[in-house]
Amino acid sequence: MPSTPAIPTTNRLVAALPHKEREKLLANCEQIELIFTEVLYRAGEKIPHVYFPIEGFISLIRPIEGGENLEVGLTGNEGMLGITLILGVNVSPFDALVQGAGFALRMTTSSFLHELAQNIELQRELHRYLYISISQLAQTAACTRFHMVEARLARWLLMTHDRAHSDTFHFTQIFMAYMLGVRRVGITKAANSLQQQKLISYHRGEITILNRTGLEAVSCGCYQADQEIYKRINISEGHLHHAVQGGV
Amino acid sequence: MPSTPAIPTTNRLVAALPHKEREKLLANCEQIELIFTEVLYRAGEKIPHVYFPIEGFISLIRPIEGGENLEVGLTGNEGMLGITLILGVNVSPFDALVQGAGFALRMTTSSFLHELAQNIELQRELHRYLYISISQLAQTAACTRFHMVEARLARWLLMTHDRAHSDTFHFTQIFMAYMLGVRRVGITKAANSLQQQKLISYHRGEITILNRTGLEAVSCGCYQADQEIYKRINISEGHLHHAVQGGV
DNA sequence: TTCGATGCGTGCGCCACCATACAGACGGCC
DNA sequence: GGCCGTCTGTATGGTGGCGCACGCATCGAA
Repeated sequence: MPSTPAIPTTNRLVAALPHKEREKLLANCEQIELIFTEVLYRAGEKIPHVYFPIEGFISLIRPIEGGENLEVGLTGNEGMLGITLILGVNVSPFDALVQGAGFALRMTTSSFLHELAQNIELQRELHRYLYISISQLAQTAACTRFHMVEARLARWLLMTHDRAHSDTFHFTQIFMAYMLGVRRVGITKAANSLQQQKLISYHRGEITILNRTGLEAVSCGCYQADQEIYKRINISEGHLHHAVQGGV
Repeated sequence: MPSTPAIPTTNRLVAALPHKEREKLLANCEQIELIFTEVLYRAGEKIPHVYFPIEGFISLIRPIEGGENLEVGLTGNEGMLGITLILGVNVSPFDALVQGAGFALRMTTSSFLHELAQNIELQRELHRYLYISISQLAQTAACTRFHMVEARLARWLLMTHDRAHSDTFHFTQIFMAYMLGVRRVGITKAANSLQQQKLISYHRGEITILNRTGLEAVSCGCYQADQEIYKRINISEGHLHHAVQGGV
């Protein structure tokens, strides 16, 4: 039942660029390692680099008054960290925390902005990606409000699975509790339930996805909704093909 | 104690444009009425017009599986409805519901996009506004997860007050319950508490803000956090002044 | 004035989750 | 093997909010 996704060798946003644009972008990137638990951004502080993850993934976390934190997004090789820079504001709205080790392409903010201004294809890609991020953020907000811990955990595992490119990954319960904004005990119960349903197995932080389809069934439907956002904006009439940016 | 904000005569995004750009924009707008409870967008459907509210305000609502809905944003004369169009995707991620009657400048999507492509100043304004919207969306997500109904209600009343430009407005408890994603009874209790603290008064839907400062004190701090987002990106180093859009 | 519609308050049982605490299980390390 | 730190399971009491139901007050229309 478990599928073993291929380990990615590149970032999908970068890969989708036409050859020439891609080469120009890559010329300004360096490949760096993403180290588990590393903090790349702090909310309210400047963004020194942007990242295009190749392997590994990064949590976007919103800290609020009272010391509480909530994960509001997840960036893997389908996306880019620092996307809000395309809006011309060099302040991160989130903490960014490496949650799955790997590596990424990294670029300084200034060379990213310079490249962006010249590269219409890149603008178009990143606009779409930001749109998807916004939509998923709203979805997550509502899901977090209304759905049970078990369903939310299932969704989170699926999203993580998509970005981990492996059926096994390492998270302690206390870490997942932090991400979902619940107590550890809540995770214990939910994870236990998922294990008894043979959807996952875990042991001292080593989590294995046993049955993706089953997980999708117990997840709240917000996972499927996320998927549909992708599909929806790929229909030709949804995505406006004329350049809306760029001063003609 | 109650302050009576001046009734606005214009939209602030539009007003902030240089004279020439503003005139060009206005030439493509028509002024229309915003009717209470009118639905301007449906999530997942195309955006026919954009709106620059002058008076009145609009809720952005995310519907999710199971028939539940959550307000994730609020647009008044400080903003624009349809902002995600600047990302080149003509699909609304939210329902948009008129919550305070008034009027707005309206523009068709196509003439908006045409205008946007030619108007660098407008791009810059709207980028900043989208950045703020994203940041507030994340704030709302975390606030909704962690804070009590009374604090959230106080915050919501403050945000509404900012956009209503009046100390009195009309909302039934059941309506506010819908917005905050709680039962009506939860609003009854919270509103009662606020009334006993002499922060608001209400009677059959007529709500009056009696003590703004007091409301800010019982609100969760997320309101202040929202305000600081505005301040933060207005510092010169936070906002990148070179055009990051537009092919040089 | 009567009546229905609307808005508001309360009561009760229930449940998911919180806060805290403790104990067992496992693994790495010396 | 023995120790300790980490990870996981459980237990207990408490609470905020849910679901439902009922009753009352107010308002406007007939």
